Amino acid sequence: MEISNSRIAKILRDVAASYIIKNIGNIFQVRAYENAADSVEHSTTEVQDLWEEGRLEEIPALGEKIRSYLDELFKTGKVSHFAEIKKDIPEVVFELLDIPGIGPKLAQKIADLGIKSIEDLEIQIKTGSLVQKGFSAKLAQNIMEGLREVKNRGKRMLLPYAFVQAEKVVAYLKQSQDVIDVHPLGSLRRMVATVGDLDFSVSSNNNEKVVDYFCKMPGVSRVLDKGSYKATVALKSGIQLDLLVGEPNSYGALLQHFTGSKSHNIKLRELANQMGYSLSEYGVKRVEDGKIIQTKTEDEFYKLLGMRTPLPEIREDTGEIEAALRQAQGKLPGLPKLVESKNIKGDLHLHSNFPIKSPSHGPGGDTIEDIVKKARALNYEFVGIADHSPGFSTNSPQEIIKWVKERTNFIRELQKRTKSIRILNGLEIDILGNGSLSIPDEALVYLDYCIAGIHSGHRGTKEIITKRLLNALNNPYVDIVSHPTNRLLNERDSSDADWPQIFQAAAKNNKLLEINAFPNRLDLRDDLVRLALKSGVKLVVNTDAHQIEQMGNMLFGVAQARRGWATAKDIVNTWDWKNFAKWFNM
DNA sequence: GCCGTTTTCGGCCCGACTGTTTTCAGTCG
Repeated sequence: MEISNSRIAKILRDVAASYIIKNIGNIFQVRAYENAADSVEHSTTEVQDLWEEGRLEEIPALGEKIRSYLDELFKTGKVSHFAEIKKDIPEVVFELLDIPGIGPKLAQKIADLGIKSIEDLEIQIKTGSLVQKGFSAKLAQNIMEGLREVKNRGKRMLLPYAFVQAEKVVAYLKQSQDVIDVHPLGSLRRMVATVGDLDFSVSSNNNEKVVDYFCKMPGVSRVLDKGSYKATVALKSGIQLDLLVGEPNSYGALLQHFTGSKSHNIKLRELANQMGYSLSEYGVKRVEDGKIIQTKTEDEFYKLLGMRTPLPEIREDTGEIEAALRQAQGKLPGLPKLVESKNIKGDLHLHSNFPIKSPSHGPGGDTIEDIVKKARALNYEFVGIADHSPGFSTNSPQEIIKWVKERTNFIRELQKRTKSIRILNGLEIDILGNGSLSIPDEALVYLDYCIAGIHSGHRGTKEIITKRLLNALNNPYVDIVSHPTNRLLNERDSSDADWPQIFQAAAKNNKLLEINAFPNRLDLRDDLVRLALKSGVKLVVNTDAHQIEQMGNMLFGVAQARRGWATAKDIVNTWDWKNFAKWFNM
């Protein structure tokens, strides 16, 4: 029985909470468990898999002690030390910890009242029973709001949706004459695939006015927190917004602080301590005299620490701080020169409404001509139409070949009339359950390129998924594997597969893996992009647009490439035509 | 409990907000 990373993290957090409740050990032992929990949660491979391979030491913040506890956990399903620590603490305490505003101490206090469940707690607040038992009305109210928040806590927003919501808030804030500058920060600025809350910084000399103005924004349903420099509000839509206001002279420190990530900031502050500095959103403080050196820009902030500014997308404490230090010292390897949207010269995964008999996954909504027109408007040098093909279940091999021929002729004719852009003839075909492709090889010879993807049986075992992908990567007609993990954000987890083996095969056979920019895919994921690059795999960023409007999603795919430390040379659709055509043997 | 180009001992990120604390504990980001 596999124990998930999030389950392991919860177990470790419960131990940390138990230490606090029972007042065992010191705060640093508690933090050690919390750090271990964070580290497990951020791990991009299953910790139990690493344990089976004897590689648990690769997870930071897991020392000798906790590793031995995990050893026991994976072998027996429980840890006697943890059971001992958690003894006499009611189970409801650990459930209550999931409610915002309730920490270990308060959870224990609630359990001490004899409350056995979250439902029970809710009833006791509503009936006034909690207040009768000695809780203040304000505290009861706070808990109630926390409970409501848990219930309303929707899924995380998809990045493009978060983008649009943030633009509205920025537009509102800019209307205030007290606002000098405003930026969306946090996970949105780091371009994480999904975003929880929306964070904003404002540069202003009139902080309290800005905070007031923010709290009065149309659509705000509740003000959750309000201070002189910050506020948190909930919108009627359920989205939570955080605002932090700073003075222009220290705005660089504010940007840095609120962009995160948390682990990046912690690593940075530890480093600063060693240099005799203390960091905060107000600037860089010299510990010896307590003087704060204000930083107007992020570059000034990072420069004081002796490093180049790492781009927001890679601020995850996965080596970027060390690289930024080396870069400033003229040592290698420095920071990567990340690929940019403007480097993109074409999109190879576009679905048209070209007539098709029983398409396997539904056609796109626009004509090939309109797609080509849109591609020209985006200043692309080439555009690849990659419709789904008819399959064997409803068509004979001869019918499929005939359809591919007709479509090929149509595209060739269109190219003759179109001089300003190269139109490539592709298809997106299925990798079937046995690893074979959904159309005959005799049809594939007509194509400029072939994208293969798994569109069924995503929940197969690791062995089966790996085998299907390897089969596709070993097929001479396949050029690209689309959306390799097949995750659907908020809906379906990534398929389980032996990624190192898959990346080795892709590199060896010169196959491309796709970074699919469709909002709920963003697949290949950022962490796997980085792993793939280390194996020498080349990538292609495609939008998988089914309507021409969706061709504008390219920047979100590029963002995932950037989060995976990709440079333009790693992404073939940034290459000039000569090199691009050479890769595809066109 | 973890960790190491000043350390295998002695440190461990920083600050805001809330409540009822008259100087601080708990919680959060």
